[in-house]
Amino acid sequence: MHKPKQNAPETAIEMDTPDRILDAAEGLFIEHGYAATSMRAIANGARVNLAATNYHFGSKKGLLAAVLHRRIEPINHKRLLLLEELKISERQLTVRAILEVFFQPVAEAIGMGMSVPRLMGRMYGEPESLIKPILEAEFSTVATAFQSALSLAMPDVPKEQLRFRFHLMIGSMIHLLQFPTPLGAASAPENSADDITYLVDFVEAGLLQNKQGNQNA
Amino acid sequence: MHKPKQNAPETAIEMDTPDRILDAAEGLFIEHGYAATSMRAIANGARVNLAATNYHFGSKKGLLAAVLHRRIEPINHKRLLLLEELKISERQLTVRAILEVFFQPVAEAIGMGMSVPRLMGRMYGEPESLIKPILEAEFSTVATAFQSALSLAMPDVPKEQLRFRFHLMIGSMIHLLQFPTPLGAASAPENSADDITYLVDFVEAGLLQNKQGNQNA
DNA sequence: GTCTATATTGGGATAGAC
DNA sequence: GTCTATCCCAATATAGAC
Repeated sequence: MHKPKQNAPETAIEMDTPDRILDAAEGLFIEHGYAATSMRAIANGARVNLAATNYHFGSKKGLLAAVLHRRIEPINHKRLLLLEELKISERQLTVRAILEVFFQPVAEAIGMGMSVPRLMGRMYGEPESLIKPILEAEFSTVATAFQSALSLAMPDVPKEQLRFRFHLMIGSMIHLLQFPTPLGAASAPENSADDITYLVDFVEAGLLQNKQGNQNA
Repeated sequence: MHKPKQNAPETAIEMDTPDRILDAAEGLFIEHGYAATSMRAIANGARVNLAATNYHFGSKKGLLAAVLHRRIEPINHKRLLLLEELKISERQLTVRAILEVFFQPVAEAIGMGMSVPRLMGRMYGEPESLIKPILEAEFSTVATAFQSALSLAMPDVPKEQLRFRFHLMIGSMIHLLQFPTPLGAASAPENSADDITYLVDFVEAGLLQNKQGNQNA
């Protein structure tokens, strides 16, 4: 890479204008949401002129898509890589192993103090009309690949039911990313990598669960 | 003096102005989120004058709080009632029984075609600064009561760990309410009461799960 | 309690100089 | 590519007639 990637908006070293805009937009979108964030506030935070935001990204929606893509794409790319590695390895294709592959890039991002987890958590709360096309484009490949892999590891669970449980799994993850600390809890408002381990424990049990009501979906 | 008839989400009969405003606001908040919904659109949808919205609810935030309280309070009231009934009954205080009590009012609301599930799903995605005070006020009693009950049913799980799993459970529920159908799935964009049963199956397994990594939180 | 009209502020986007 | 200045529109909220 020819230029250092910056994840903290507060960093003082010089960046080019588009990156500064992306960082500022990201921070404000996380904090206030999309609709409540003005292009003026973004330009302000990036210390660029208001017109520069439209010059570089065309529109507010274009800026949002760029913000999301910059963060999500590397994570999903890594997920697919790790899944391929797992498949061609000698390791058994267990649910646990697949889940660890799925969540490992997220845990890594949290460990590095990156903002992508909170960004994803926040964005899932935006109105569907705005965000669903973007998320679908970003995640459809990954969702398909991991549901197929899980289906191999859980051949007895109907595909529809598996898709449903996968959906609930994503919900646990998103909620944890958006609210790192439970309501009324004491600790720091940050995700820890340990939390991801507990999350994997939780969703593994949920995925593997075998109640009588579940064989038809 | 016939007033024009009103198409309301929950009721077809004539309603007074505040209720019409609440219904219109609710629908628009669900669809577009809080910030993206204007008081003008609400007044329009309720077929009342713009000034009436501020006359009856003071401000946009006041209107939001009223919208949420109207829907959440009856559900949480019923949850606490059912939990008390369960405790004084002869039935065993199992995790399953507690979860069924917790989710039963939600399933009922879904079965009646009410909009509260989608409203709750949407609202959890709003910026914390806006929504967290409201949600904390609405849910703290219920969260405490059910975590205590669950703790009795799962005495071996540390309280902190239980709180964490409860948090993940809420995440699954909220995500399901917000996105009734998984990404890429075919069926109708509606929650079904059956979905709640599958949700209970999923979170019951997640709560009861007993991995080695979980005894310290 | 309901209306019209408006005060006031801020939004996204762009034109055009440099 | 970056600025200033501005267009045009929409927002929340309120004043004051009825």
